[in-house]
Amino acid sequence: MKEGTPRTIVSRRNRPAKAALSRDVIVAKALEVLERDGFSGFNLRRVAAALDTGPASLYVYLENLDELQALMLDSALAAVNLPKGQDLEWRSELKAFLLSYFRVLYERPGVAQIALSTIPTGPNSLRILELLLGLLAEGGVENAKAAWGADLLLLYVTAIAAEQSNWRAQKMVFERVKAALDNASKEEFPLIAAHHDTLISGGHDRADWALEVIINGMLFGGKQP
Amino acid sequence: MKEGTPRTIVSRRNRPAKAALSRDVIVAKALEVLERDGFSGFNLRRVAAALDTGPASLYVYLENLDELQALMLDSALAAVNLPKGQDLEWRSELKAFLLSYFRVLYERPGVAQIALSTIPTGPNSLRILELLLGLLAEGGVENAKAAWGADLLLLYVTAIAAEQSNWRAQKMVFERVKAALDNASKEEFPLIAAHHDTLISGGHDRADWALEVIINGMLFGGKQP
DNA sequence: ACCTGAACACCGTTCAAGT
DNA sequence: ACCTGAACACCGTTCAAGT
Repeated sequence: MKEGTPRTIVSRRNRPAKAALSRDVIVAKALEVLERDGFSGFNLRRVAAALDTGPASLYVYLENLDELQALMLDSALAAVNLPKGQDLEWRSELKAFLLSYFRVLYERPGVAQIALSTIPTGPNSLRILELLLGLLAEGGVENAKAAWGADLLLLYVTAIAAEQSNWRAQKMVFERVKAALDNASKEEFPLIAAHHDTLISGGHDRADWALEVIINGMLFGGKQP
Repeated sequence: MKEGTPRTIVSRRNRPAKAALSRDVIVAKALEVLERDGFSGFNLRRVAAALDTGPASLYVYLENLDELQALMLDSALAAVNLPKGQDLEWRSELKAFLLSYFRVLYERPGVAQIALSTIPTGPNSLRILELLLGLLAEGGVENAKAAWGADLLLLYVTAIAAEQSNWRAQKMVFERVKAALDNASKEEFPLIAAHHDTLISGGHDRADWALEVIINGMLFGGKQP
């Protein structure tokens, strides 16, 4: 949660309307702007405008736009449901954990796209990675492979969330892909034609299936069954 | 480098030096610029400059920058080694195929990053998808899951190629990640500390292992083994 | 038809000057 | 210390005018 500098209760009178700037205030407002305008409509100047100031003001608190996006991502990841205890078996906990991670990225337009171009190193990201390593170890994933496995799971969930939220956000993109598959020669690409509907289907089931695939694959340690 | 106004040696006769523009010429030159300047240094104006013209000229042949990037990606994918025949077993062919796909994206700085933000619908992309569906069918992957599986494989290979080529291209990024892991509290994140070296290791072995994991997982149809 | 100079509407970032 | 107007050095894209 982190509480920044405690509310300084400057209170009414003077002009309390203009909230004092701080990293936390900027990050929170930036996430609002991202949610409202989407990834393609997001930029520093709009964040500044939403804060009723000029873009130059933000550089007192931020190194650059990259740092802001990293802070936004970590802040958004606070919403991920962490595995609570030992109630469930490790496998169910792992899946629920990752699906929550998927949902957080998928449901907020733009956050998934930021995640794709930002390697997260904030406290919430570290907590997620640590818990993931623990669950894999509990599941008996070979020690040396647990690190690669955790990375594989996060990378894939991030990528599919970005792809699918992008399709939802930009219906034009989806229509173009669909049209390209429709127009593909059915003689030259018979399998694409046969799998047409499945290829462009998406949503929750697909992410769920993919997680099963990766988890099962890891349990065999990357060797042939 | 940039050489200001080019020495105007208009040379022999008319001025045949200035190669006639075309989509192919633009795409080829754009890939050169991408290779030379990297993804972050790539833009339309530099492509135009490399073609010795102004940016407006390109709009005779291109809808916009997105279309150029889609064409660049498909052009780069021509270098992927397609599975030749029935010499090898399907599994070896599948892995060699995907590793070639990985290498093409990984070895060209920037191409992998373009691939992440561009859904490929060009002829080379379609050919790759078609062949992939065929190999999975040959391997006995359940019909309805082959489409999702092909997409899963391509998505993951693309994502890991983009991540790793980005680390190589921007050592600063890598150093920052390494520093973040180093500085993480060893009491709060003991597993991250224990897996430190493996987490930041990369390269070929990692992609190879990940492919084994996904292929093995798919053979179980996403059900518990 | 193709090409292009010039302009438009933006960006992120810096800097000098204010408080 | 914080804030800000103004400017800088870019972008992608459009448009009118040329050939």
